[in-house]
Amino acid sequence: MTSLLQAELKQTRPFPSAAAEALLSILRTAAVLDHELADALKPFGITPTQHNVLRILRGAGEDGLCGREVAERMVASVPDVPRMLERLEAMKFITRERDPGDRRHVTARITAAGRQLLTRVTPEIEAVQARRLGQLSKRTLTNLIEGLAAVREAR
Amino acid sequence: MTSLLQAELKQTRPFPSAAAEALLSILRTAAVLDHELADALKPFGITPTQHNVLRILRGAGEDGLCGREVAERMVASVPDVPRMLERLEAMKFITRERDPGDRRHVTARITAAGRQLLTRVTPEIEAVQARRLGQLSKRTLTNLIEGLAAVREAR
DNA sequence: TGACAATAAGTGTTACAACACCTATCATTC
DNA sequence: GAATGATAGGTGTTGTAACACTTATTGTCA
Repeated sequence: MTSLLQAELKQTRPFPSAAAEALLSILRTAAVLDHELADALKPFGITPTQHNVLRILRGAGEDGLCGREVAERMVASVPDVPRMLERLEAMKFITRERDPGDRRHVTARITAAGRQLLTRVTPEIEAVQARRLGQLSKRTLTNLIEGLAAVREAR
Repeated sequence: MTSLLQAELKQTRPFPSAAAEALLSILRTAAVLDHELADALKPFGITPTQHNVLRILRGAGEDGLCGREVAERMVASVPDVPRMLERLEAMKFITRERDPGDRRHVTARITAAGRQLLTRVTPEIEAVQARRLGQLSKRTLTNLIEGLAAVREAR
């Protein structure tokens, strides 16, 4: 039997193991999804990474978060938080303020414009989500979530 | 019940749907794996993308492949194949030759040095694979592979 | 309290990703 | 067989990722 992924990548040889196929499946699927999300966000002038930051800051509310806390909550690690926040500030989607209590910290907060952007963007993201994952059964989704969690936990 | 991913990303609110959680799970897991693979490859001076190209060209053998064919086989799409191949050629891991039959095509082939690099790199990649996926049951791996294939096929 | 470690942010630099546009070569058709 | 369109590469430019290094501020403890 020939796997779907094998045909997709036009591989001539079968995968040496299920683990190898699962590894590539995860990377390939994420690449497809990330690309679609980027396309959906492009009309709004932001990247998936920036969208992720805005959602994190919306979740934090009025208290905001410092750069390190934002980094901890990101889906994919960002090795240059200051400049990433700087760009979002330039776009007026967040504000940055030095924390008077601990002047090492810079607290970032989402602005009204940022919240508004998220409101407009959300349906587009949900459309991608519905198209790609909407037809999967509850059972399949649970299996995916648990399997992927096991991969992330493994050490 | 609080999901693992929710705790991982320090989210205060639960996911609105299983589909939303699965989507983020895929992206998050791929980011973790990609980061580990990049770390494993760093001592050898290549990126996961470059490693992917070398494996593709090794699979193609002496016939080699043209740029478009390489792009079709990549796990993640690369929007700048010429310069990517140019870099690998500069590192002496591949050769490029204009096809005499159709002078539009440039055939890329892996070199002995490229094959040698793959041989040295493979154990490191397999170590990541074994660590992250080695403990999963056959059943879990199959579920993952099938679930992810369903996501990629959905339209 | 004064030195030193730890933490958070910022900066400088390099390489790569992404996009749009341009060039060369070949197939097709009238 | 000249014009047209399609296909494969290449180039120019901009922005961002990645990494190492520096600065500023705070905590700790001899």
